[in-house]
Amino acid sequence: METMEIDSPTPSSGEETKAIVVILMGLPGSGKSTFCDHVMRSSSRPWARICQNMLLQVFDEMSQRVSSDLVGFITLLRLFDLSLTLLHHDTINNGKSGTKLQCLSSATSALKEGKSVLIDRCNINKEQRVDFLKLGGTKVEKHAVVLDFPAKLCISRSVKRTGHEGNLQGGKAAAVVNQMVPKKELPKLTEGFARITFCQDEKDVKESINVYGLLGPLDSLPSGCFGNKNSDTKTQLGIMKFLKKVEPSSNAGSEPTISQKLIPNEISPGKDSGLQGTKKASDLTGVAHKKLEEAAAASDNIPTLAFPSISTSDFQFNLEKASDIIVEKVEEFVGKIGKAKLVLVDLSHKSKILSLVKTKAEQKNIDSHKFSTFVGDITRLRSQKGLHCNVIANAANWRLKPGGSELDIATKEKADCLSPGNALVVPLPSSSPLFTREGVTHVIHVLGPNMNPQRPDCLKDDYVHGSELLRKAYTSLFEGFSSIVKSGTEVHSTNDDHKLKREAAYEFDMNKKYKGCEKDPQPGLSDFRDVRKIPDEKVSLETTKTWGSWAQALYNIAMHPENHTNVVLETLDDVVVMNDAYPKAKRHILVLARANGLDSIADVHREHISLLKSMHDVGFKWAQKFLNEDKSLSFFRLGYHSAPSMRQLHLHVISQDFDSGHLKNKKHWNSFNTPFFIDSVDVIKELDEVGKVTLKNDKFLSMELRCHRCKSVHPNVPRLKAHISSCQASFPAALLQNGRLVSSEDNTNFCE
DNA sequence: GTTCTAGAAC
DNA sequence: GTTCTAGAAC
Repeated sequence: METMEIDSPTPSSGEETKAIVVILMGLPGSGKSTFCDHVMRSSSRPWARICQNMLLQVFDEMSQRVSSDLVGFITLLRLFDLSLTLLHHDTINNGKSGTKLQCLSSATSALKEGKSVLIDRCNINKEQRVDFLKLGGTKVEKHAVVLDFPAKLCISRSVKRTGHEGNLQGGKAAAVVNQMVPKKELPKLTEGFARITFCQDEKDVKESINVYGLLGPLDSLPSGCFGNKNSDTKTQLGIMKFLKKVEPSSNAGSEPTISQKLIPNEISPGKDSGLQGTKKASDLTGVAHKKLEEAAAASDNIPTLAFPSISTSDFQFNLEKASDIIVEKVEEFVGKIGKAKLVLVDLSHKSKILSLVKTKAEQKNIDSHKFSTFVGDITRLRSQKGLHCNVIANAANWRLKPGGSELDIATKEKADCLSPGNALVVPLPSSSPLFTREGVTHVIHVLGPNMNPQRPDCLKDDYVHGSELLRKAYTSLFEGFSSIVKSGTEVHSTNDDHKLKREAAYEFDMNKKYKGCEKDPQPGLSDFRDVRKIPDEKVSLETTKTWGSWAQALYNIAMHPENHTNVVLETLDDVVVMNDAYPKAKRHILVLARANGLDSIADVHREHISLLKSMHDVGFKWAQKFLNEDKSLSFFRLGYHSAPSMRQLHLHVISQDFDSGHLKNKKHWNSFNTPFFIDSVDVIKELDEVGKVTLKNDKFLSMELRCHRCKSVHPNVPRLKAHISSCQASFPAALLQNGRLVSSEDNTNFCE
């Protein structure tokens, strides 16, 4: 162990030394112990590793919530059992294990001896970390190192380390990890950390080991957040893909990500400056702090959306009417977006729409801190006017000015298929000037209605329809912004993986299909969806076929059930019942609507409630019939796919065994076991209350594979299927409510 | 070598 | 929606 410099405080006066407490955070199997080992092995600084083994952590946690129910008790026993099998791993010779209290006391002693401390326990949420943040008082810096790997990976690692004795243990390791996943809560500077390092791949971990391993007894590290954080399991797949594609060069030069500065209280000076060698690190501390302060002062950390008035220029929407709608929608949304702000932007001081909106907003007493009007070029608000807006809206009928070309590259594919009233959120690549120069992290493309006879799809003077579409456009826009705000202004990787960007783009679209001002589609055209394409220069109409020829089968059956007696089970006036050609469970049937023009749930409105109720009743009746015939089926669900592959509105009635050779991939599973599947009862309720159905994004289709009963995560479809064949856990509470799950005892949820 | 995924074609 | 298949993962 190194001796202290002469001018340094003596080790016994622990509070005066530069000791730090590094709180590791990660699921079992994320590599916390390995991290500690490496740091301690290479460090000249005295370290103590405080390790609380899994067993006691689990008990600690369980004892914090007095769980009297049987399930809790059984889980406890299971975890206890597993913990014994993991014990050998997480307790090493010089690690100190015990209860959380013992950990705290060991850590306190170590600090008094002048040692820095590594807290090697999962520390998965704020509650678990809070006591460790008090260690050594305010003079001891607390750091967090987050080993943020997907649950799937941690499970497979845990399985391996316990694994040689067979699958059983692996399964239990999965149970423990799964138990923790929902509780995961990433650390924030506001909890009291001086520095947080997020690691998402081995390279990040290695860099972080170097940083701490090379930290001499008197060195300190810059404060702030380092590395990218992945807030949510939903992006894990994308991250995993991304990690595989990272070029060594692109990682070596990770740039400061401006978007990180947008996270309130979490200002990052960027990875590089944070991961310098030790000697430089201490020199840099002062500079880094200064930069941080500057950044904090310069950037208003409140998420802000700058948006132009939609449809009022080239599309000639009446300004009075438009301003009413803007104010109405702004008023509706200011209450829904927390601290975030909305700014209506126009180029000229003479802008009529700006003054109209301004006056009306004042009349309505809309909080001027949350909504304002602003004159400027929306693509240069920060560089020219010092107004920092992290999200800007692009009314999709006009081009973002020169410099917008880079935007086109990133967003073209998606923005091309916007229909009026809808919006598309596109995260910007970090290479984009809008990102680097203006600090814009997302662009939301939005298309409004056209009232200009010189432009395609003119609504003429139909302001009933026009106003409806303009309201919808603002709703889509603000909902898109709201989702960005809620996602915590996610930090996007600096990697220019367009596929990743494409996956990240999502559409705010309550009704994908646009039925324009033209007369109803001719029968021959009814096979096609009307999708307007917006080329770079001008708006033009282009009819794009989106239902492939293979997607017509249900439509044909609904129209002519008499020609398909081999699959049709029942034909009624308004519905046809048929066997699914590729059943994903022992029993899987479809109830088709016979109405022409109802392609999917997106086309359904309040007037279709009675049809949907009768579809539900017919489906329910068949489910009961199947349950009576075969008690082992136990449960059914009735619901719709948010974005079905096959045309013609159809209700799935499916037994919950999912025991079928046709269930082959992630999409199959997730289309029935994520919010992509909307229960029939919820559809009817929402239609009744709101008049439309909120569709779920198809990102759910690529989410990790979770058991529909116990919610455990599984690495691939075969493993998932093996698990569900024996999982007897009760269904999640939400499914047991409101008649979502139909069982043989249940004969009460007919729709009246 | 085998298993599994995911994208293209239909 | 499925099938086919390259190539990644194991």
